Amino acid sequence: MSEQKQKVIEKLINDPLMPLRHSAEHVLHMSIESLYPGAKKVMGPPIENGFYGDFDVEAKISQEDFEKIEARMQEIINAKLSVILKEVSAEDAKQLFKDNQYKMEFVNEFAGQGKNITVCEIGDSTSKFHDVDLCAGPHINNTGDIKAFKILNVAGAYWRGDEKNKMLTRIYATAFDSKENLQKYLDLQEEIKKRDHRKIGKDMDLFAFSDLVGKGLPLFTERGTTIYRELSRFVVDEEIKRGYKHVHTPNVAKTDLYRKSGHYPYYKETMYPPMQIDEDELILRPMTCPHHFALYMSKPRSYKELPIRYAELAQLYRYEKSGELTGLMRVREFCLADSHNFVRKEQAAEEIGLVLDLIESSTGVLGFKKGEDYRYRLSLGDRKNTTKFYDSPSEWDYAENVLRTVLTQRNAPFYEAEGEAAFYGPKIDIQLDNVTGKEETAFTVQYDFVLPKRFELEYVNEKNEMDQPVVIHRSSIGAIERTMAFMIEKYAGAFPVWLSPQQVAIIPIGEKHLEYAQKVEQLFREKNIRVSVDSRNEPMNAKIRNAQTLKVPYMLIIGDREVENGTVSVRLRTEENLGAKPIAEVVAKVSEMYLTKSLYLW
RNA sequence: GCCAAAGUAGCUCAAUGGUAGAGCAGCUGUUUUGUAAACAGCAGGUUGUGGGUCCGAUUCCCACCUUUGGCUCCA
Repeated sequence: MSEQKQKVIEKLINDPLMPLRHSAEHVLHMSIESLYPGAKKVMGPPIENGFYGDFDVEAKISQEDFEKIEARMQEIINAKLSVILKEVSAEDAKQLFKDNQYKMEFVNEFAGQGKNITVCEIGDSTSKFHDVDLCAGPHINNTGDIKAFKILNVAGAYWRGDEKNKMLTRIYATAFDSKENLQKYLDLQEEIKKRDHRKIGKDMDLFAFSDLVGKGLPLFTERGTTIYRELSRFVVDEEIKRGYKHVHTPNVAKTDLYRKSGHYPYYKETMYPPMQIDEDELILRPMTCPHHFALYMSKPRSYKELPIRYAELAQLYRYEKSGELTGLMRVREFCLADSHNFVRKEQAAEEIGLVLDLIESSTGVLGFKKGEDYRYRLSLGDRKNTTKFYDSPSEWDYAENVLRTVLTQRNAPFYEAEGEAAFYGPKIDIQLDNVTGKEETAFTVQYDFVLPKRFELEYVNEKNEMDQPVVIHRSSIGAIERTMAFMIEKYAGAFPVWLSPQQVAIIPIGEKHLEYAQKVEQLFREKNIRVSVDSRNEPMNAKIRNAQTLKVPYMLIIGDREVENGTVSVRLRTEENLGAKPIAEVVAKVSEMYLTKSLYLW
């Protein structure tokens, strides 16, 4: 079992509401079985913030049915049925669940492993509702203790999580020890929805989608493009400072390139289909690696040149399944801050350390904290799965050990995930939580010992012999689109000054202050600060409200007093009123906050 | 792709088997404003698209498209 899964389980075990939710899940399936004859309960664990139940049921269950399902659950709760956990023999279990192939599968599995089989009994044969189910507990003692619950949604889920298996009906719900706590949870969910980058993206006019253009293909407005540009500039400058060579390679290439790299058979399904141009078959590139290899191979290389770090803001095209697209988080065309670092094998560990330095420093600038906002995941191969992973156990052992050692020596907390590696080598993934608490891979560092072989990458070593480099594939701030999504949700649209689409709003109180306002605007423009004068015929309060809604960090109010004294009155989006200040001081302050990428306003 | 749902003006939402209404945004006037919404008028929609049922469909039915929540996937 992976450390991550263990952590999730620990968290659940320590959750005092877990037994309550577990019992509520049994009440849910009792309700389904009594309302839908022939329905078979499959399984259903408590999860963070609630629980779900999987059912094999003929009828379509939809939101309209929630009311009657909840009503039946309430009946079972009101009946105040006892919940008793007991051990049974494998034979008894087989007899109990003989009509349910799913439970039988579990029973046979447990029996085969020599595990004890426990069941829980809710109610008894004399009560109106009675159920015995395969279950390891824990439970509350009486269904009457379920004080508040709510069905949240219904979804499909494959039996045993396999696409090839039958799709079951999964019902998500939650339960609490009081109505107040349930309501608190539901209110919190509403709050979270307000931070959703898709909602903020629309409200703040950052990006849009168009049916005419196609799904998963975001269109960035001027305001959104500003954030995009600042992030791009930042990463390019930061990388060049650290010895990266920024290059540019084409967005299309011959399919043969990906056949050579070995990507093609693995990822054919998620590439755009090929197009025929004259004699050549081309595809939109789904990754940059082979392009950078081709550049590396364009001339002979010496050991003196290494490490060579080819970086690119690379436009990539991946045919993600339609159901997987989500705002800017998962798109079909995106820009990856990509790099391939060609190093001697003995330089690999140091190079990975440098990459992690870059990542930690960049994420710090963005305002993400290690351990809090993101975690390291060491993604390992699987020696047994030679179809997915390149077959060379000793090289896997070596590479995985390099990554593990680097993390350990840095005292960087990490967890290991088996089978999450790339086909060509293990990787360190930087895992970020999105607004709903779901973990996503934001950035990644990969150790590649396979593709150099495929491309016969070489360099001349100090003994004048040919040697093969190792390639570190890495992304510093990931895909710009995804990073933007994370930033939007982290700051709920109130971006740090350097990323704010509009940094300064100048608000003249009346028409007669307009000329002065424009002079002030000019002073900010000279410092490349994104500023605009709200010259609309609106009352001051309306202008403030407008700037406040757009989360403009600085609002500068100009009336008679300011014109007279050569000042501006500074209001921050935090609603702090700093009063009148000399123009030069404000320009200098905003400029400083911008250039230092400060996370503060003043 | 699969399961479930949603789609009405730029945005947030209302209404109806007899071809739709409000607030905000927009435009035009009036007003010239001191730290989160001045007033008035105007304009704005083949109710996602295409079929079907009906005297009549935005409303009922079907298909498709897009979006949302899951599943699977994520180089």
